[in-house]
Amino acid sequence: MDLDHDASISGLHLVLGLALTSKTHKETLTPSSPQSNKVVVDDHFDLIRATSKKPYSEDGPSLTLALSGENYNLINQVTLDLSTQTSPLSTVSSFSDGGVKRERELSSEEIERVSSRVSGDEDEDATIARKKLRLNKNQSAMLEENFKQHSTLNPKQKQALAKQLNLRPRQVEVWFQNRRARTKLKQTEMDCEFLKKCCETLTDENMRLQKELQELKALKLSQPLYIPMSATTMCPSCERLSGGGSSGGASNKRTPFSMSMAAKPHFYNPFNNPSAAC
DNA sequence: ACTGTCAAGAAGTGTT
DNA sequence: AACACTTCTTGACAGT
Repeated sequence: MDLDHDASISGLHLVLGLALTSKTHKETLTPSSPQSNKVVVDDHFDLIRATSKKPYSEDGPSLTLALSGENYNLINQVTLDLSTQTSPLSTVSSFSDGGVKRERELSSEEIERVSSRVSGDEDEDATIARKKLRLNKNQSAMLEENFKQHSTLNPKQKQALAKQLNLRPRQVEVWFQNRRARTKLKQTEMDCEFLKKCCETLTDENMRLQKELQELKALKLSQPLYIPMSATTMCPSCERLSGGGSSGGASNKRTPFSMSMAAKPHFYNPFNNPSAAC
């Protein structure tokens, strides 16, 4: 279902297309009439907001234009001259925020998306790209400061902060959500690095112990210990009898338990030993 | 100047 | 409501 809105508000000629069910994002633009080939949108964000999905349009199709940009800190004027399709990037939007000037250009795709709403033709069920607001330095700094104090906000704090920063409470909420996620991600990355180092240390330790074992085996072959043939010892770990009748070869299973206990290994646990690599 | 790539971050959606 | 996951926008940068 497509809706076309023609509006004329105190001299401003607004021609707004609202496609509710268009399927494709990229739609070719064909101005419906020569009289309506110019679109002047005040507060472009509100336009996008009004045409996008939840949470901005809970009650179905609605289109509200706030000429003063009441809910946003940005007052935008986007002029789309639909008769000059040769220069899609020529659209300029100017932002003002208490002296902090910001600029951005609309991509050709964005223009097409908006324009497709204007033309009102083509497919249905398209979801208009959300317009992403870039927080200015002041807002970011303020949010960061608040995050340091408490990483979560109660509704009152959220409202107050939103009002203070001229943002919607939802934006503040999302910012804190993303900020918490980034903190967690950073922590996870640090943990990962830590575990990597531990793994490396353990690998090295393992190699060292293997080498040591080989050396001890070689030593044992050259200088066999005297073990009385009558003595049988139960190995606590492999539960094998050693010493009784078996000749001491190079096999691990035949290694006399007394020997392995004689060469007392020193186990290294990187989790308990912060002095090494970790 | 243009284009492709990438990281950061804003926002949407579904789950707990 | 918070979170995890995802999508999408944006700006910076490198290569041409």
